[in-house]
Amino acid sequence: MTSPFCTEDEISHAAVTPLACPVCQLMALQPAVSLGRPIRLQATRQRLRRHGQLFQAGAQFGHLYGVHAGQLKTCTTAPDGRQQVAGFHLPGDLLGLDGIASGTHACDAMALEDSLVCAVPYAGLMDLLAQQPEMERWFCKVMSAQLVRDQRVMSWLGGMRADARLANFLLDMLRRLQAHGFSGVALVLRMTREEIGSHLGLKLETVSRAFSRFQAAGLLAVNQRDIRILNLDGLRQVGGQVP
Amino acid sequence: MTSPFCTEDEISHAAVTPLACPVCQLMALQPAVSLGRPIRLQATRQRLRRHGQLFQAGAQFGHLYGVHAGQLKTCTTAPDGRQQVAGFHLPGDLLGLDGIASGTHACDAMALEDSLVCAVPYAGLMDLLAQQPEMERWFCKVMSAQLVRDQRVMSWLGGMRADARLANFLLDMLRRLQAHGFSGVALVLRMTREEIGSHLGLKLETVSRAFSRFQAAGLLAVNQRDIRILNLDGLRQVGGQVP
DNA sequence: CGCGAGCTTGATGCCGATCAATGCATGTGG
DNA sequence: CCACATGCATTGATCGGCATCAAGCTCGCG
Repeated sequence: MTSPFCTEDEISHAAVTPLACPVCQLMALQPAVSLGRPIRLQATRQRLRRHGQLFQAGAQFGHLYGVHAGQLKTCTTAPDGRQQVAGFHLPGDLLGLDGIASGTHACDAMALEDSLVCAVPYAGLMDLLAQQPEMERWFCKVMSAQLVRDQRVMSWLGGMRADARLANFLLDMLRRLQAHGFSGVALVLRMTREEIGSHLGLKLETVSRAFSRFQAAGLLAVNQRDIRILNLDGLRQVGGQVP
Repeated sequence: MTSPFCTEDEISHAAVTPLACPVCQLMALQPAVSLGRPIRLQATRQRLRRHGQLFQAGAQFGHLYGVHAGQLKTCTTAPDGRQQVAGFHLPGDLLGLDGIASGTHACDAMALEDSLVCAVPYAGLMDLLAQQPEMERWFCKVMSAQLVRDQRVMSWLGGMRADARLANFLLDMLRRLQAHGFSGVALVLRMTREEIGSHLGLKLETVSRAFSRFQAAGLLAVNQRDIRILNLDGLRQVGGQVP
């Protein structure tokens, strides 16, 4: 069931579900489907320490990365040097898709905590997709899902105030974590207030104040990076507030 | 050279370059590459009047659309009903990619002016891609390029003030139009101030004031929707301003 | 012509940025 | 073990940019 390339040792994590990594899923499915001339994906797993860099903007693109365990962030760098967190990536996410367009990575990827990723060569993946219509469809869906996710974030940035942005961010994280077997009422943020703020177009002080307001309103119990949801409907209501 | 499905009549447009529509490019390339068993794409062209709707959020996804002539916008609708312009689409752009993920369109698409689009069935396209590695790579690049574009817009919304957002928006439009043979120093906006504002996370009054400031600074000559660039470097400078 | 959609400009207020100080947890070396 | 440094979070005071409300203005069109 599990792939020989991605074992679950080395990194201890609260709940690493089997095949959380999309690369592993891909490779597990592969022998079952490829009946003609099987292509072996030369995937390798890679260990990352906290703050370790997976790839860098401008570097040559050659691999996609599946998050097996841990969490990462991707950061875009504007021409003037300002950095911004483009997204956070949980187990099961596929990283590096933005490098396909130009052949060089368009953002930096850095681990928020000790993490385990699976690297799959893009050329080999393309060859495999060409042979496997099922996987071709799967891959296009993954890219499309990323587009939809980005549109959601754009709607936060474009039309919501601080509290609503943070509420939606938390609800989004909850949903994604829950999809991988984590609790639906508690979460441990692996990123700083500053990183959250950078992602949401806010300053860290504003994020902190929003957390305090949520706690005062009885929506959350906040203890540093440990968050417990006390009033989910209330949080949803804040997330849907119009100016 | 040109495809039988997408002729250039019906819509008169300043400069419709041959094969501006990606669907047409696709179909023109097809016979040259597909030597084994050719798959014929059942593409159809579709005429859209100003404010005509191409597809609607929630509607079943089945086709991708290449913009042959004219301009369109896509709008996301938040759960609370607020609408936001997700993007503007020029000749040569491919629309509907966000529907692949879930099988239903994630946004509305509406024509800003009389337009001509080419609809290609997604299932047929997938079949074709499976046979044509070149086209598979091309399609993945198109999706990735859209991801990179969205990341750029996110960086505008998250980290820039009104003037910088508008400057970057104009520079982006110029670049895209120039890539299709239009002038690099003048452009005619097909969208209202309100639509620009919605896309940039600003109110229409703020967009209007920014235009006025640009004109006062000698960067632009603004006449309603006719924009002429007077100082490109100055505009770039505004686009890179830090708070 | 008169209507209306879209654009411009002004006055005012609020939200979030900014500057600044403090608190709190972790880690490190004496 | 303590003293100290460091990174991160919280809270307060103040300021500025953009939203908001409101009033004309322009232009296209029936």
